[in-house]
Amino acid sequence: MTARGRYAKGIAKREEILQVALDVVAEVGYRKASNREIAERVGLTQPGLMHYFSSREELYMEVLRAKDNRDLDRFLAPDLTFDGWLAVIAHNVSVPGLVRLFVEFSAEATIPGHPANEYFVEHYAGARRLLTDVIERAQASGDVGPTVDVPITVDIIIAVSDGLQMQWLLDSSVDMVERLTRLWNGVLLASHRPAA
Amino acid sequence: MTARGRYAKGIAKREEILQVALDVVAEVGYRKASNREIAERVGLTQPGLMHYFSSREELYMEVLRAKDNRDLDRFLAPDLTFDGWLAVIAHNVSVPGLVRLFVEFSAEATIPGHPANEYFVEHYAGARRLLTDVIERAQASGDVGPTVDVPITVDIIIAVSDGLQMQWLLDSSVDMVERLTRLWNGVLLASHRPAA
DNA sequence: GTCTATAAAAGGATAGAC
DNA sequence: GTCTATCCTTTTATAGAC
Repeated sequence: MTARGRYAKGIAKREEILQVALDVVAEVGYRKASNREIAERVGLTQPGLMHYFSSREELYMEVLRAKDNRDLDRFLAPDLTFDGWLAVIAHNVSVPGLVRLFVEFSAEATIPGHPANEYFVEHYAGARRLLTDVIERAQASGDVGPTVDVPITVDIIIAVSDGLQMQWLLDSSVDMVERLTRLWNGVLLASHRPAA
Repeated sequence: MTARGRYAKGIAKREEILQVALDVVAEVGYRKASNREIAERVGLTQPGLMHYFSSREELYMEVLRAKDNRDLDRFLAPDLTFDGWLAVIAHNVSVPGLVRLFVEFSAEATIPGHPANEYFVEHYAGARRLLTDVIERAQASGDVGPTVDVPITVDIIIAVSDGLQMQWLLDSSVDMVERLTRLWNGVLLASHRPAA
């Protein structure tokens, strides 16, 4: 069926665009990444690219949504523990374009009214829910004590994860997984040694 | 003396520009802040503005350098403890434009070759030195135990501080100082209860 | 120190043909 | 689904007058 053929081709092209957009971001950064450059690399003109995405921001949100889903499926759903979270961070080291995109795009999108503002608000809400589950399960199993303040701990873990990405982008020798592991060990430690 | 008058006027105008640039960033974000908008608000044309700063990035680096120096003088130099660091964070809540500028500008500047890349590398190096001093002094006074890994702890505190700014920009109800205090309490706790 | 004028480039988006 | 053509906007930066 040509209909199916066309459809499949469209899907494939879409995927190709998302991948190439990421390559460009890795090379020149999100701010300097232009639709024209991406279009040319996938053998399209800039208006040809716009056929797939209604706006620049829509394109990059799509890239990040795809990452969210992949990470959820590969690392988080099968193992709802802190190790799953660490696995995402460990994997991020192999996809610098995604890290760069997230850091730059999320920063600019903090301004109210930005096209991607809602996406990031929801992304963080999802991350909070996920880590809340992780800690509550760790409490249920006894690894983490009942005195640990879950929402606060969740915010701290997310903040460290984000902040380390910044440090890692500036200096790739920063070991994000190691530092996050230390933080988690601190949480575990506090659990078994109630404050005076 | 007209020479002194002119000079003083130039200095004052410079200061005014830095302040107005900050206002614009607070309103529309760093990415959307344009030299033209800033120029008009201070009663200059855009080329008139360029007389003071050789480039967009230079202007914003100047804004951040001024903040660095002010924070150092007001909060950090007089009290080289973690409370000084907390005082900076507490103060940041009253200058959202500066927080937004830092988060957006630093994110885009992580790309090698960016005009502000070196500035941020040095900024982070300075922050590390400062917090290293803070912790080592706390160790000397006995507040923090000798088993705490200083460089790692420093990186974690910086990461949390950065990450919380991100969360706070998206939702101003996030209490950065409270969460940082909890983190610090965890460090203190670990100090007095050696791992098994 | 500030302006006018202008460059020069790049950006995203749209209309309409094929 | 993709292109051509084009628009309109915006941006930073420079040259040279006053």
